[in-house]
Amino acid sequence: MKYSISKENYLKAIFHLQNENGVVTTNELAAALLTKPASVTDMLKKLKAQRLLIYEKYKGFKLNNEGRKVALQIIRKHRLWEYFLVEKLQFGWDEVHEMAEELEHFTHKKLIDRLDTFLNYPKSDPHGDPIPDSNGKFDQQQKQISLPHLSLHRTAKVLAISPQTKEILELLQHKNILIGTKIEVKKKFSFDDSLELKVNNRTAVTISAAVAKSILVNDDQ
Amino acid sequence: MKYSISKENYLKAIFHLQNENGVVTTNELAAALLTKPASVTDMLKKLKAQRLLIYEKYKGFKLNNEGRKVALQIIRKHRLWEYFLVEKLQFGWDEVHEMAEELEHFTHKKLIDRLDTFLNYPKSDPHGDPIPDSNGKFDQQQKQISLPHLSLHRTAKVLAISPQTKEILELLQHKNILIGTKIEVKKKFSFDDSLELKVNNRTAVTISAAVAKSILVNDDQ
DNA sequence: TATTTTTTTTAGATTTGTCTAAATTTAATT
DNA sequence: AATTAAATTTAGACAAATCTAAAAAAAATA
Ligand SMILES: [Mn+2]
Ligand SMILES: [Mn+2]
Ligand SMILES: [Mn+2]
Ligand SMILES: [Mn+2]
Repeated sequence: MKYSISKENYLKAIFHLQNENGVVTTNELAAALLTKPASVTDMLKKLKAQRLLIYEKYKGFKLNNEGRKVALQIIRKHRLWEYFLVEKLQFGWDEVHEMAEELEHFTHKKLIDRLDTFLNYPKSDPHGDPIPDSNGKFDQQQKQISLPHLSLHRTAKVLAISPQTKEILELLQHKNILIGTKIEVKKKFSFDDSLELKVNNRTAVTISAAVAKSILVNDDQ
Repeated sequence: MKYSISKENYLKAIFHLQNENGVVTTNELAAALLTKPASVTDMLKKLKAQRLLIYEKYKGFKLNNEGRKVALQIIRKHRLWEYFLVEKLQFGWDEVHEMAEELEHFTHKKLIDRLDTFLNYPKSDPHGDPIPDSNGKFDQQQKQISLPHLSLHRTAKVLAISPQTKEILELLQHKNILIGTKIEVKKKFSFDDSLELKVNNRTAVTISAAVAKSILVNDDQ
């Protein structure tokens, strides 16, 4: 099956919204795709007719098995291209998302599998998000906690950033906080919940509560 | 400026047809794009309105400066991706054209320039066609002659294949004739104009007149 | 030159994805 | 429960790219 770029974007967005709640609403999806609720309703009908979606009028919607399968392949492509752009073309992890938004719609499965081989089957993308294999499966993720929940003086590794706005990624890039970076919380200031960190056992860095919440580290309790 | 995939395909096809004649006709272009003359006329009006094309009703058409510039960038992308697919992802030169047809429409100029750097600024694609630089210029090509015009017992290097149908490329792949391959003509049979070759100073290979005409080698008179 | 054939353009439809404005359904509040 | 507000869907329109059938122009040929 081949689906239009627009349909693929809808499927991927539904997949991501589902992960947080269970069922997705028209307004939510319209906001995520920067489009109008009426356009979403139009598309939902088409996706349902193509048997990619479970949807009853006014009841919300979610992907069925086939829709999930398609979404996972798009996510696989997105993340493999991001990895390629960072590892091979030397882009910063904060500049690759937009390019991957375009590349993820490329259709030749064989190319994607070869790219995977060329990159040596990476397990996660430059933002720490797992890369599904060609069957749509990915490894069990390590348990993650956000930085404000990490105990003082316990060293942990950055696994992911969420949400990943261009702005946060740019800031973290500047402070040398990357996926895989070792972080220890040295001090919590209750005044504004800002944190002072040791990054890679070296520099002392201060970050706001908002930034701290977006940094996910491993929870090795 | 950003142009639709469809418009880009029109511009590229016009560019290639121009190189043979000077002015392009509606039927020619329709045939090249596997579409109908009426559709071509529709698009010509749009391209003219966007100032990419010189076109008067019933008079044929050709690219103007701006159109040529756009076409050359698409060709640059096409050929760089082909090079990438062959050199890095280990595809055969006979399988990459279709994939490049899709990849050539990706828009981020910075990505293409980084890809160029990553590939070490290749001068020509896997089929021997020159790759324009980021300003749309390419090197002066070596003088080319087709194999039937090469003198007996003179060794020459394969520079290009033209035309490049999937079928010819597959056949040449099978006979180990690639860009850069050294060829010597051992014998010409006047009965059917078939040739017996020495390929890379080793095997004796026989090819038909039709195949020979499509192989272009350097003319070192 | 007159007639026929070929090429090109126009007219009118269709599909896909989008939009605004209005109608309908569901949810929240008095 | 009645009313108001919010969410969702429908109706009708539009732009892009395509098509078929018919008309118009150019080229070929008798
Ligand atoms: Mn991304
Ligand atoms: Mn990512
Ligand atoms: Mn090609
Ligand atoms: Mn090529």
